This record gives sequence, structure tokens and C-alpha cells, in this order.
Amino acid sequence: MTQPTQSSVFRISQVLRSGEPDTTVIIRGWVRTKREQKTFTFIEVNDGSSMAGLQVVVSDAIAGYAQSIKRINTGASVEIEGKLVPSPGKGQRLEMQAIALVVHGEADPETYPLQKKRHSFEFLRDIGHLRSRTNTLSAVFRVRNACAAAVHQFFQERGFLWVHTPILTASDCEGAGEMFSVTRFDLNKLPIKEGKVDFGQDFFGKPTYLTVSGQLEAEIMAMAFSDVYTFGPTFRAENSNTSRHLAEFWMVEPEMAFCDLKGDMDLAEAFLKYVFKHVMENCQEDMEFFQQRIDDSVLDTANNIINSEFARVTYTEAIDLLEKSNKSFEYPVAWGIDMQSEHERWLAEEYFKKPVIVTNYPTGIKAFYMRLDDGGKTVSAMDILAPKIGEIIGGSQREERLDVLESRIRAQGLDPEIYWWYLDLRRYGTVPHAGFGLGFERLVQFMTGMANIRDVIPFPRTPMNVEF
RNA sequence: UCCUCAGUAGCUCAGUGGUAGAGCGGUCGACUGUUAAUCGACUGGUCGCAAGUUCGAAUCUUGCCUGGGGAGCCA
Repeated sequence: MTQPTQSSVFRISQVLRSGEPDTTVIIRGWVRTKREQKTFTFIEVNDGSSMAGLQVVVSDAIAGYAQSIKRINTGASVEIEGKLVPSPGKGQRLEMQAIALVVHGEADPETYPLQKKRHSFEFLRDIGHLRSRTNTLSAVFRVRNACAAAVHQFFQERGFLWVHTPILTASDCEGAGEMFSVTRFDLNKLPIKEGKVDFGQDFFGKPTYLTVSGQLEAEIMAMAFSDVYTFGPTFRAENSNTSRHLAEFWMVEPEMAFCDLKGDMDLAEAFLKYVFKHVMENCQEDMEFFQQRIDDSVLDTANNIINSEFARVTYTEAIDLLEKSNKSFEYPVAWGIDMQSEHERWLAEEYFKKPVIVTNYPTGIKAFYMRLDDGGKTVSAMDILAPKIGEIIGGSQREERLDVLESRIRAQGLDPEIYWWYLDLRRYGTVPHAGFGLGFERLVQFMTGMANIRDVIPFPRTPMNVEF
């Protein structure tokens, strides 16, 4: 840090990392704790830039001491100019001797809900507007940010184009889940025509929804730019109440022209390794916090991801392993079943003990756009199963053959007319291509060891919850 | 949506038919280069909501609401 002629404002992370004794700086933030002594007061200030806060020593010699200290409690916002000095106490290299102190906002300790002790995540969800001021949630959101940066960095370095696929869509394709309707109608006065709602009078003239996936649009863009990715919010109106599902979540969906299933798997594995490495290098302090306080396997998991190759098995081999496991599963194992959570968990957590890529699933249990393998019994799909999280990535080589795609759409009872533009991509200049979808919050969960997905997104949307 | 557990002070919980409890927090005081400081005192309640059984219900019954865990669906 260079010595400014006048005091400059610094983020606390910067002060802690490279602040030099005898320099004078200004910091701003929120008070975590106050410890009053006889002739001075310790306050710990955090501005969200790091796990650790800065210890500020406020002497009763400074102007307005008594009045200011009275107004400072846990949660109060302050701006402090002070001199950095080596700390005689344990726990920090530097501390600040306050010269001038401004209290921007008080936090009445009688009503401020955050205490200087551990709170349950359930309670913190009820105060979603304040929970980011806690150690754990702020660490989560710093790691989330690092993950997002790594996503872009990874794809940009490889020449992928970030494409913005629409949030509003009329295609209720692929049956990825229940969709949220979007309308301008007054729901108490719906226009009815021949006993049904007349969507011809609505904003878009047809039923419209929030997107459940940007994949089909990403395929359009891949047919022009070769390698693209989407990274944005998606919506599922499923009434699912689990620690792994949200109604609004972020998805990363790369799509690559001239690419087969193997290339897809290679990219997915390289991608996960890259993001983990980036976070380990940039969020060391936060990752150590998760290791100590949340899940003591987090660092091992990260290193394992970065340094070891993922297991790769076909669905058929996976079923074989499950059958030979001698483990009594609640749901019986047989070729053709859609694997249950218990099966996926056994593979990832007990057998391989690391992420495992399962490929070539039975045709009957996968979507129509996945490429039919020779023989027709399986499709070129792949799922990456992660310990504790389950399915973190789902992808496939797409069906690029017009006639095969058309017959598969029909076989699933769908109308090829609706997919006219999707089929056109196979009609004009079709190429083998592949892609995958990654649930961003599940990635953050996997990274941090956080048990509940509602605690890795700032404002979780789940059934009956849109308060913040 | 299904299964299951829970809901009592601001928070975390104890209390299984007979006067509503603890720790933490908060307030006040003491002490102290402290680190979730320490010590003492004080403060604090529509026992989720509604009905029922009972002389009497936090406690038993029924319904509903909310939350956790698991399942399904998926990412």
C-alpha cells in the first residue's frame, strides 16, 4: 500500500493483506463486536471484503468518545480514520488506532436480531435481509462470486461466446419441469373463448412462460458461433421442497458444435477442475472457514477434484456395479430404471468416492434431443454425480440427424410442428454437437459444503417463499 | 406432492395432566490490551393457530399453518 498524502479509503481485506504500520487510512463497515475497556474501546469492523475484520482501538481521547461509543453496537455502520499499528494482542497482525470516527447508522441492540454467537441457518433465512452480514453467508457469497468469475474466465479463455438466451419463452419444450406462466391478463377476468382462456388476446398472443433452460436457444447460437455458453437464471415451478432445489436458480449451459459425447465430458471435467482451482486460489480464507465450521471434507474434496481424474462408466456398467454391490436398496436395481438418489449416492460416495460420469443411458428415460446410439437402446447422455450433491451436471450429444430427431419427437407424443426452428437447424448445415447444463447453486454447495441450497443464493425462491 | 420429526423468552433448547424453566442475548454494575472477553444482578412468555377431552392442558385428541430431514421431480 502506498502512503497517501491524505487518508484514502481502503477495503479491510486490502488493509489486512498489505497495510503498513504508521500509515493513516479510512475504513468503512459494520461493527461485529464492541469490547469496552476502561479508557478505550475495541471494535471489530467488517466490510464484507474478507472473513476477518479490522480491530479498531478507540481511545477516550478522541473527540466525542463517550457519545460515539454509546451509539456503537453490533450491527452499527461506521467510518473510521485511523493509524495502522502493529497489534500487541494475539489474533491479528495489524490494528487501527482511531483518529476520527463517524457513526452512520445505529443498530438498537434490543431489536437487532444478529447476536455475537452462532445462529441456525433456519433462523437466518427468516432474516434474509440481514444474514449476509454473518461470517458464513458472507463467505458463501464471496465464493459464489469467485465461482461466477471462474465460469466466465474458463469459457472466455477457450473462445466460447457468452450468449444471452431469453427468460420469456413460448416453447414448453423438453418437459424439464413445470413452468411458471407469464401473462398480462387480469387473472380475475380472464377472456374466455369456447370454454377456454383466449391466449390470443394476451401480450404475446400465445401461452408464455419463464424459461426452464436456455439449451435449445444455445444450440441455435452454437450453429453460428461454434462454441457458446449461457449463464443466467432459470425457473421451475415444481413443488419440490428439498435441500437441492430452487424455483429460481442459475444455470451454466455450454453448447459446442463439432463435438461428441467424449468432448462434452472432457469439457465438463476440465470446467469443474478449473472452477475449484480458481476458488481455492482466490478464496483461501473462506475455504478454510468452511473446512473448520461447515464440513471438514471440503478441502479434501476440492483437492480431489482438482488432482484426480473423474471416474467414467456407462450406465450399463453402473447398473452392473450396483447389482454386484450386495447392498439392499429401497428401489430395486435393474437395467432400464431411472437411477434413484440412493443409487447415485452409492456410486459417488461409497464406490468411487469422487465425481463419476455416467454415460449412455437407456433411450426411454432421457429427453428426445439426445443422440441415439447405434442399436437404439441407449442415448449419448452423460450425468456427473457428485458426492452429497447428486447430479451436478447433465449433458448429452444432441441428435443432429433430421429424420431421427423427427421420429423421436413423435415417439414421445410431441408435435414436430412446435419445434420447427429446432428441426431447421438439422435441415440447414447440421453438425454433431454437444453440451451440458450445470446447476450453479449446486456447484456452490459442492464447493462450500453448505447443506441447504437456500443458503448459497442470496434470495432463495422456494414454494411459499419470496419475502426478500 | 408423499413420509417423518419439530414449533415454549430475541436465539438455542429443557419441561409428558397440577403456580412457565435454563443457557446465551439484552439492560445495569464491577473488572479488564480485549478477541463469541470475564464476574455479579436484573430483564424477559398469546407455550404456532383453532376447536375438543378434562375439575384442570405447554403436556392428551382432531384439523390447519410454518419449519427441518428424507423421497419423488430435476440442475
